[in-house]
Amino acid sequence: MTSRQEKAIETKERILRTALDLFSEKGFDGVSVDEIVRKSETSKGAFYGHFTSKYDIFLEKFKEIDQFYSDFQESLPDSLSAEQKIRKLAIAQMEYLRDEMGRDGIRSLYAYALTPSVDNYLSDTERPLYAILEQLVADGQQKGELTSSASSSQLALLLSRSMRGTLYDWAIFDGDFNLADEIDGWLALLFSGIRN
Amino acid sequence: MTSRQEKAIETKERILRTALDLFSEKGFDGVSVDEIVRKSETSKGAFYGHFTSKYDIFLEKFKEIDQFYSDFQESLPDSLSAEQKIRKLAIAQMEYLRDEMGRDGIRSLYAYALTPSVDNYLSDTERPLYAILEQLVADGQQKGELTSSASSSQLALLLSRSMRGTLYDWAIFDGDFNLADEIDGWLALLFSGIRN
DNA sequence: CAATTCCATAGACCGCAGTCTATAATCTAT
DNA sequence: ATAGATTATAGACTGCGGTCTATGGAATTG
Repeated sequence: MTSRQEKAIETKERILRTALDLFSEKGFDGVSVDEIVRKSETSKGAFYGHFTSKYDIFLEKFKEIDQFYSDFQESLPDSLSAEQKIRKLAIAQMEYLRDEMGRDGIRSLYAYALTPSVDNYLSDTERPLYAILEQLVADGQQKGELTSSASSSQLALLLSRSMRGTLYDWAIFDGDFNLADEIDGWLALLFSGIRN
Repeated sequence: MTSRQEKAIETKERILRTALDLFSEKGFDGVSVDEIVRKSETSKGAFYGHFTSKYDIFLEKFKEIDQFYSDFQESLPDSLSAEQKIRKLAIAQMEYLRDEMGRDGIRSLYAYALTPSVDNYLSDTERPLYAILEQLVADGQQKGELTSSASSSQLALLLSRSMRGTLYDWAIFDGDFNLADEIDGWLALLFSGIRN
């Protein structure tokens, strides 16, 4: 590690810290890259040398949620049914996102994911969330609790899409919208079906 | 109607036509407002005098889909069950959007809907789509075909969110993704439930 | 230690969506 | 018919995310 490399890392970290501070203070859209480099006493050159975009820096924080998923999954008692586990996970996820990211954060992330030709985080099926959901589903199918009319990966995708759909709606609907209640009501219907 | 008003309307229509032509030629993101005003021989002033944003002009086209929904609903034979009607509507919608708007169009619309403080089309529960879905659901509940554990408006929201979720995923997933198959598979599971 | 290469950074610059101001053409009132 | 009000439009301007180029100091080489 040469002194130049050390300095570069320090620069990168200063930019990251400054940016995240500003984001949580003024929201993602309320902060410009110019402001970040001014406050961190660096430059556009430094910024784009270390990060590929303003959103990229935002993702850094977002990836913390993967740790949350893993921790949460491990905390689930074995005694619960697959359905209970899935519903608890979904509710915990919603509460986490609401509290840690806020509506603005979700809005920004979901808008960014729509940028063409971007390796986006949401559609990455390698995310821990997918693996966890698929595991829970597979266990449930194994025990005969869940339908086998679709594969575990299909059902995991269905569940993750349910979560995305709910979060997307949360972002676009202005009125009252309780994320946790919403996903719980959704899953209740999804598990039992809406046919009579 | 004074001659000034007539000219203004003509300007508005020239801008609209030029913009939609360019959008369908190069995609929404591939066209700048400067290009639209250059090609329509108008100006930024004229553009923003008639439309509130570049996206606004895009919505004009999008609202055609509401006519499609109404026409489609009327074409549904009474003999079908509520479930069959809903599934047919969903499939027709997906095919329409795929063919008429394309992935880029959906992507742009869904990104725009995430813009803060914008009266957005997607979250407008006055849209014909909601009314149609709610009617279909209410009929189904009346006839005992659908669950009554949720209100018709809740179920209509559930269905519309299912469609949004599927379209959103279509926009963010690059790989093969057959919209019509996807929504059909989704609804099959949603109707019967995923619990065993 | 001197010469050369390398590369992190500074900041000018670009194209974009959207705003602001000035103006000329038209409309209204007398 | 003329003076004054109105308004659709032209286009300069702003702030944004992101790119490009130049440079100075550190790393490497002999």
